[in-house]
Amino acid sequence: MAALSDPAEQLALTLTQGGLQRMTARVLAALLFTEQETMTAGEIAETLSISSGSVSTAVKALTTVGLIQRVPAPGSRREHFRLPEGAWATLMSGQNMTVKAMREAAEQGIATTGEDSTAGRRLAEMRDFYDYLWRELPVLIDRWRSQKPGQ
Amino acid sequence: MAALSDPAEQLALTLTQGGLQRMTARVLAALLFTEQETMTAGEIAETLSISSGSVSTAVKALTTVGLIQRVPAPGSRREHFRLPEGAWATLMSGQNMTVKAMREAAEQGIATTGEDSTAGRRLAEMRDFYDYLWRELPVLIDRWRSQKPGQ
DNA sequence: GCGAAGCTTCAGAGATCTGCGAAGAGCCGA
DNA sequence: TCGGCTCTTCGCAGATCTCTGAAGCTTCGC
Repeated sequence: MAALSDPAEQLALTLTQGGLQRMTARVLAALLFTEQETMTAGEIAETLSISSGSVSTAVKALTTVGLIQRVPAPGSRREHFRLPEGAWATLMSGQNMTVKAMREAAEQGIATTGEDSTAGRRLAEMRDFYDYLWRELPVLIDRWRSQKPGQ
Repeated sequence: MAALSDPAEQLALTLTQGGLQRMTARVLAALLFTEQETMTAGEIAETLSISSGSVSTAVKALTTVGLIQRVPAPGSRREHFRLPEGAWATLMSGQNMTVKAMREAAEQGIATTGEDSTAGRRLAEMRDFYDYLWRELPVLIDRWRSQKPGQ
């Protein structure tokens, strides 16, 4: 299989800045740019010139966050992978966990300082903001999901 | 100045998971949890038991993303810092740059593959999603900003 | 049941990053 | 103009992370 094109590596780099590990990002990019429906672990390893161990690790990470799916491979022992529909929305939902953590960290702080101190008011603003996001982001994503099929 | 409380360090840790460097996160946490209106670089260094060099670096990073402000210090030569109002909304706006980068990475890919290939369709979904976010996130943040004073 | 193909796990070498401390620059009052 | 107080920059040592290659495990066909 051919090496990855330049735009693919570029996209992998961007994904890295978005928080993904380097190899994880490259595997994702490979699956985005392939003209096949699915890829096997071996194909990914060859495309990116990386060890099968690295592929295994990356695939594991991507699977747990729902960015790729294992596809049952009839007639072959190898595992096939592909990006599921709506993978990006899934990724975004996952990042919502970070928002929740921020909200709770602020809450914790308030529990210590009290809400009527200087620090307490500062923390309250933080909590309110992330609380807002925590409520509104899922709405935003749902709206995307529901308007997509209608296009 | 007293060492940082446990919840503060906890919050710093959460911020780290959100993408900030360790020292940067700790400095931010210190400014969140202090009962003073502002802190000087020296106070921050002492509170966190870190070198003034580290403070300088962290402060620089936080300032460029708009998470803290330099405050003119009348009667003192030292620099004072504080969290501005709406810092969190600012931070979120900055993360929107990542969204834009994702959108553009996808666009680039499509330019290479063409929109009518298997990969092209996959990339188009990605582009559409991040395009949606790119349009909607600012709206979300503006809504927060405008409803805040009304509370 | 056996052999082979492929996946996973793990230890270690190499690369990368981080924070410190010291040296240097800027600024203010005297 | 000079002296001192801060802030900033930078090289380096220590710590951390990453990817590989090899060994072990599972699964499947024969």
